[in-house]
Amino acid sequence: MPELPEVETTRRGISPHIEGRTITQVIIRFPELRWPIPKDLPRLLEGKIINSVQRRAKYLLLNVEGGAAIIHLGMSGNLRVIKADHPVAKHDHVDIRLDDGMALRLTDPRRFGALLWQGDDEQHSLLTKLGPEPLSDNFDGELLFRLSRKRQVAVKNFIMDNHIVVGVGNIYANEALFNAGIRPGKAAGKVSKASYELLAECIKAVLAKAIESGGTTLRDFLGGDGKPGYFKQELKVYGRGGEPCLVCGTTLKEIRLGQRASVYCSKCQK
DNA sequence: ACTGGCACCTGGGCGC
DNA sequence: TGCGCCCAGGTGCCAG
Repeated sequence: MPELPEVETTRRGISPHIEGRTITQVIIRFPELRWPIPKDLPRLLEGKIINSVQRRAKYLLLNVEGGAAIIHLGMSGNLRVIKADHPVAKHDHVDIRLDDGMALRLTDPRRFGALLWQGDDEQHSLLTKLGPEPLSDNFDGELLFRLSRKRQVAVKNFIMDNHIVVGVGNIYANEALFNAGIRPGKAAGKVSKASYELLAECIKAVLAKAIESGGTTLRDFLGGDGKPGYFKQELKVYGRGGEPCLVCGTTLKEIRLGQRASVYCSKCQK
């Protein structure tokens, strides 16, 4: 599913088609996502204009008068703008119909995603404890260094922790650590300041490049325009365990950290 | 406070 | 062809 670049690609794909449009009807076919979709969501959205589509971490916010619909795509979700009468397939859980005959359709086979609501005067608890955006100036190597002191957790798990920095998922954590020359299993507290400064730059660079490429399509990711992402061909280590390192030829190692596949080159990463 | 592990769920790919 | 098993882009929550 989507990591930050795929969510941002989705946001860019759908926003030109839905911003400024009025929501005419919200159809909820299956409300049991990771959390139940609030029963009053249709009432809160219908008749409202979508003023803007924002992204915070991997959450998309559809801003309307009075609040915002919060959408998370989980591991397998996607959002597409389609004609309102487009045939409904399995796992097409929600349609947000618009006043031009189109609809924003939420599809999510594994149902790890979410559709929630927050009013103008509140912030949903899911959004309150998030770290900085990785592509903002609030995120840098100094922050990683400071927050990691005395931490024993593997540096890969550390940078995937939303309390530290948001939006770094398994693909890009592997890639950024390779580019920075840091082994994923190294204790976060033992990584030097200089290495963290390089790592922060590598995280920013790989995410920005992936956004430029329209995200990474492994199996089923499609952007809001229905096109796959092209970053997969740029991946240097993710999914390549047992294959040769593209830099030095050493066979890439694959281990599990926090139950997630972690691939690295024992020669290029220390 | 920190850590590791489990949970949620479907589907694809593999070996037998 | 079918079955069982393992794996997958996330992340909140729990016990120790």
